Amino acid sequence: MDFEKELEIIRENTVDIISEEELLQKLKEAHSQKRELRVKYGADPSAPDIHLGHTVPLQKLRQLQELGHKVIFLIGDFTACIGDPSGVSKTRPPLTKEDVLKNAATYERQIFKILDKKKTELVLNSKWCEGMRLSDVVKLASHYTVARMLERDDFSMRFNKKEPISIHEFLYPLIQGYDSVILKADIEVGGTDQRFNFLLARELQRDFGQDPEVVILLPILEGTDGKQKMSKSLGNYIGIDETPLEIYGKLMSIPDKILHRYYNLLLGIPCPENSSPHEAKKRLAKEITSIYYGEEAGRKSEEEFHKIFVRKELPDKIPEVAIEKKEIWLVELLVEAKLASSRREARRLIVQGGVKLDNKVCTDPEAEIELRGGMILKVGKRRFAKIKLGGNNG
RNA sequence: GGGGAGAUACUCAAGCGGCCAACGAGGCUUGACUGUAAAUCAAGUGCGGAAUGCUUCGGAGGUUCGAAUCCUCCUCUCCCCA
Repeated sequence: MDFEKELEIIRENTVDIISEEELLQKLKEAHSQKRELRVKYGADPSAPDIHLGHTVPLQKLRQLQELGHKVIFLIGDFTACIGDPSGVSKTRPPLTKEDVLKNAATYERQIFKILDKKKTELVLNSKWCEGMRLSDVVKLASHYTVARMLERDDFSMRFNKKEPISIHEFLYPLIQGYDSVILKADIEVGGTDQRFNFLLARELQRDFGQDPEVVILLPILEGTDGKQKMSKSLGNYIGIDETPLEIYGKLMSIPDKILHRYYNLLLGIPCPENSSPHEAKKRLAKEITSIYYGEEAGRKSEEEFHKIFVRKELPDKIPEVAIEKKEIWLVELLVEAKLASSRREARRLIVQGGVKLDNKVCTDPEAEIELRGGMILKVGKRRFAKIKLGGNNG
């Protein structure tokens, strides 16, 4: 294998590699010693839904696996058990052991849609973190200074804005770095927001007498709002575990501006220049849906989407709702069908013209409805329910 | 340890005794329009079969005919000094 060529492949889509010389060196070394490089990737177990933003680094990992290297998929369960990691100032309820294990299983199911199971090792950092003594922690903390900690962007920003930073938050980058030491990572892959943490890991490894890991930084994908990074807490994410139609639909809803980003980062190809944004978006949505659910599902989702939103017809599957009464107040019906969370909201939807019964708009909030089995209730553009008379749901 | 500032709905942020279910912005929902769950524009955004109704402005008490607004204590945060 030509090392330059290997480097070329690894370089695709990256923002930065620290450093290419070191990487080249490692590739050569690994080859001559006939060993695989250990590629670390850290995941936060408190949000177990893998979304398209994660798939950018995951695809890079897959590539590295194809080049013969081994991925160490680290689940930061220890850090999550303590609570709030960096970022938002809200204290998140710490996860229990069971939550962590459940989330880890969820991860496992999802990541192997992309990664090669045979070349992946799943590890939890509680394994070595839990047994650390206070003296170990103090020693670890002595490797770094407050001033250097405050170099980190989000720390300095919060500090300047006079927002609280707890002492334990300073420990997270240290623990992350220590993970690299324990795992003897050769390479670490992550988004550009991890730059600081990764650099710290390199320093720690040096202090512990190891070769520092090579850092591969990848771009951060914007969410469906087209502005902020894709994340679960911002609600602008597309999970790879969501239904095909949902993935397809959410992709259709991204702003035109970021189409090229999605093409480059998710499909690895440039956005077609000569087709209309609509056509380009359709292709993007279909191809990405196909990656996770197969071509058949991609095609079906496209059809379904156009059926519902362009031709405004009914979807294939509509959830059934059993209603006891024969005659019912419309407001109550919406609440019963779980299409509105309160009667007040139901009333609002009706008045605003967002409620259709058998394709007829109902604007009278006082209306009493005589129910028939199979009636179709529609709220907004994409929430449907089919009425079933009497009995239990099912 | 001393002194000062602050905590308001999903988020940011006004209000500082009645006109406050609480300005405004973002988000979200709905509608119009559209190639789209895009952009733009408009409306809505605590609960209640609706009543001068009920529950809300960090928590607990108190003053008052009346409190998000005043007082006391508590919890948490930020700043300055040591």
